[in-house]
Amino acid sequence: MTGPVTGLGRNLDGVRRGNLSAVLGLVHRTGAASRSQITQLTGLNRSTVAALVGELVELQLVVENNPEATNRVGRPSPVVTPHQRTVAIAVNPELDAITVGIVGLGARVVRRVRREVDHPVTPHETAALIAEVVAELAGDLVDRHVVGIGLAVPGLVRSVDDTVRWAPHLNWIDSGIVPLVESATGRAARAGNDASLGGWAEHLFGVGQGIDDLIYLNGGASGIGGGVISGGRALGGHSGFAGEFGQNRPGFADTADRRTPNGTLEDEVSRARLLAALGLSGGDEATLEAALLSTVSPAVREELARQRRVLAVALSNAINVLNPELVVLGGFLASVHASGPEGLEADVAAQAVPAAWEGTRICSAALGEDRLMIGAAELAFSALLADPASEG
Amino acid sequence: MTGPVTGLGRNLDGVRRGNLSAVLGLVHRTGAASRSQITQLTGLNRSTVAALVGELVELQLVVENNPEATNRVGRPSPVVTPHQRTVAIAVNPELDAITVGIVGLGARVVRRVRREVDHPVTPHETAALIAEVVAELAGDLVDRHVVGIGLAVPGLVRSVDDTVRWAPHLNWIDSGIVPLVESATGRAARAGNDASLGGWAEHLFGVGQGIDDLIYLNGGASGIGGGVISGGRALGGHSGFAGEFGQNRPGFADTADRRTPNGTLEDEVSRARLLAALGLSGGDEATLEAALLSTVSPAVREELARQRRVLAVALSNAINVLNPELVVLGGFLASVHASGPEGLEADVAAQAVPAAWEGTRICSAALGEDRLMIGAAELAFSALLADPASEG
DNA sequence: ACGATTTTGTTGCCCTTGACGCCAAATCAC
DNA sequence: GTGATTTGGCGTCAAGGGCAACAAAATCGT
Repeated sequence: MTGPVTGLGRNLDGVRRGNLSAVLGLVHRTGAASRSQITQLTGLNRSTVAALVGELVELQLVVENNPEATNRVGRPSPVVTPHQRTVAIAVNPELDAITVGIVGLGARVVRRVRREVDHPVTPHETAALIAEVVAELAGDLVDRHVVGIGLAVPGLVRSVDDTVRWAPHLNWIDSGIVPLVESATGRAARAGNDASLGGWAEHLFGVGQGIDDLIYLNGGASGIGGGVISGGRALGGHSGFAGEFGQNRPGFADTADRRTPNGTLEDEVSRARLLAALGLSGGDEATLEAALLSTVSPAVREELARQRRVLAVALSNAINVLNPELVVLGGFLASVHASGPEGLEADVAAQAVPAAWEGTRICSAALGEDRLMIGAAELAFSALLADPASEG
Repeated sequence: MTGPVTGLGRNLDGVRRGNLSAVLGLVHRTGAASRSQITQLTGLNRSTVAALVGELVELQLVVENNPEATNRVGRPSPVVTPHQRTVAIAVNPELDAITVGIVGLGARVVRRVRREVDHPVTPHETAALIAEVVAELAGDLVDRHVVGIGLAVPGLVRSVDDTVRWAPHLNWIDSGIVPLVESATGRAARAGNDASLGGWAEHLFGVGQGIDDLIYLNGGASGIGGGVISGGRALGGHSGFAGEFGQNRPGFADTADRRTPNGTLEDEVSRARLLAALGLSGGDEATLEAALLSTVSPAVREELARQRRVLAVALSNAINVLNPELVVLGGFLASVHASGPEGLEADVAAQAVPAAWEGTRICSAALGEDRLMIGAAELAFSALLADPASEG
């Protein structure tokens, strides 16, 4: 019935698939949309939308409810919301812990479990651990349809086969984590780069909603990762390794600002240097930010100023090349920005192509801890969203 | 008959439009394709392709010819080629001259006229000059259908309305060149950034054929411009200003390599510095390259080596972020690369993320002087290629 | 030289799908 | 309560691509 998706040619099946995908995607992204809204936003005919929504209801992917008190003239339009039944399992393996979550359509995080580990886990151990946690979550999965497992991996993930090419933090090299997870859990799995998925999540559900050209930079304990959204699509590059801003070598306006022989962004602008300046050994993001914003220590303030100056060059370079509408900063980079937004933005304004910078804003990420769960789930949902009729 | 192209929803008209566009685009990009090839590449049915080609023939956009001696079993498939009738006028205004060309579908450059100017021309003068040259070319345009005029402008062009936001070389600021050209010539016009269009041309017809992720850097007398192709689409960014690699500030492995306080790529890696080292005052690309590759002067070789080192950092940064399959270098940058490809590539290999660099090649641009004509024409053809039935 | 084989254009029919028009339903304003 | 407005529901329509059978044009084998 459904033809192959080969080639450039459009197909009548493709129209149906595309429309079903558009409607489900709309409901997924907005969380809830009335049928009349769907009609307007898709540009399709009312009767067509009715048929599409009807099919999605039959597929148990969405539900229709009567709205309460719209305060508007005219016959009320049923509100279409994602069906609670359909969920994805999101996984984020990290050095110190593995986080597993259950995420429904509409980016509703149902559950999140963090399992600490006391030693760096191998891919095999990771797969076993995931299977273990998923088994524990079985209670949350009864009467639910699990589309699959999405992994947000802190490393380079090859896009053709979701192989982890290099995850320095976990010490994984050329790891076929996906088949391991699939055989351990019996469920379909996908993997992607954590920062790219985080950027995608911010684009769909965070500060980047409705913004089709943005760059996302996340500052974590292990370095700086990033993702690029261009024209509403995630920029992966040839192999899916795009977005490695942390390995870039920005210029230095003042050579005295340079701290390392390499001069890579993540060596110069780092959480570790901030902690060292503060005299701390660790702590979560919120306490770090509080300490940074309330400090009176000249040394800390100078280190912050230095990191802002270096970050400004890196952002200017990115803005020149990508001309984003929005720069989203996550993790400690948000704190670095917050410590002196005017100074940072003035530096960017001075160094970026003026026209490219004009339309650009810099802001902090919004989704917090759910970001990677949502991003990873998005990966698991992607096949369903692209072709809602193919799966039950 | 043809519905609006609004929203996310696909439409039956859209199918026809899309298929017509796919077939015409295929013929345009390949220069000639048999009907059976079109059938295979589009994935459409033979009868559908026949109908589509038939419509394009009726629209006088393509012609069908019997192939000569295929030496293959089976009934020979008619070869579909672009109709000679349909052409675009390509314009490249520069500081010292304006180049106007006639380019047919399939990127066939029919004519190219270079009109020298002795002073920097204003937008008004440019429009008048274009109209003058186009009038002179009237002989080449009889019995031809001109889809419009495409301008490859050395400056930032806003994508929403093709306004020239900033063209430092021409000293144009916020210039509505498009309406000026339209009223001077009575033809529809479009404008775009020269380097971005050059990159697009290399992607479609040059060394980047079939490569969907590439970056293009062109070294000209006035600086370094660039374009990014990602996922087969030109990356424009929010306003269309993307690709300004020349304004980037790369890091310096050795601070002694730095020549300017700014440290922007195009100030550090420049044609002017090469000419100065050679003791020349000007000359075209070919003579510059010949001089550079045959020089025995240690000073020139050192300057080349320095520029290669700086360029390597800039390319590494771009490769980390964009993970291209191909880096295309044009203008004097191709010469800089050719002067020591191993050294440049070793530096990139040392500084880029290894996984991202692995699948990447660096090569010289292929299209030569026709590049900007083809790119500008592509802009004029774009509406026709997107919806072949809309225009005659 | 002539038929078999292979490949591909041609033709008529079918099915799917979205659009359109009319009617019914639900809410608000007066 | 009545009219205006908005929107869902249903039947009908038309357009477009898929499909299968047939025809045509080339090569290959004998």
